[in-house]
Amino acid sequence: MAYWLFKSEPSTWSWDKQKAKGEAGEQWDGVRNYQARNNMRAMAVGDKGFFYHSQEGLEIVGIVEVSAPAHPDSTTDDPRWECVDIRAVRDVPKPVSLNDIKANSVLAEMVLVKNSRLSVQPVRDDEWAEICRMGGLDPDTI
DNA sequence: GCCAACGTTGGC
DNA sequence: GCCAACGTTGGC
Repeated sequence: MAYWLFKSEPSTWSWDKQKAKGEAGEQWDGVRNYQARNNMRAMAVGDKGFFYHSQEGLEIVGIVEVSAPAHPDSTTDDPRWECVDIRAVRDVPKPVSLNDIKANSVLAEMVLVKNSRLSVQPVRDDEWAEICRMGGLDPDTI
């Protein structure tokens, strides 16, 4: 299984809104960046991801799961843009802030630190486990 | 609100 | 194919 990070401004699409979609989930639409799209194309159903609040909050607040593979983005007629569906799995008990991430040497190579503008990012296994622990979750039970 | 970093566009 | 100009993102 692969791990990812989804970034969203809470004023546009918040963790609360994502959770309100429940098991059905929602398409991660609006991505107009090739790298981010390619990351979504590489996803498999069941892959897990972090849900990060940019602009406000600046912290990882939730765990999501890919519920549908990449498909055309219904918010545009442009065939270049695709997206996956994701659903909320659980809250992160202790949200992990960008400051916490930057302060942890294990996470120094994270895309979130190296290329903060990429909205859909891959997360390495060791990074995933470290952030789960920081957030009060056991990586083996997620 | 500012500005650095990055991606995209378009003229040549 | 290069690169300047421009637009957008996101941390501060």
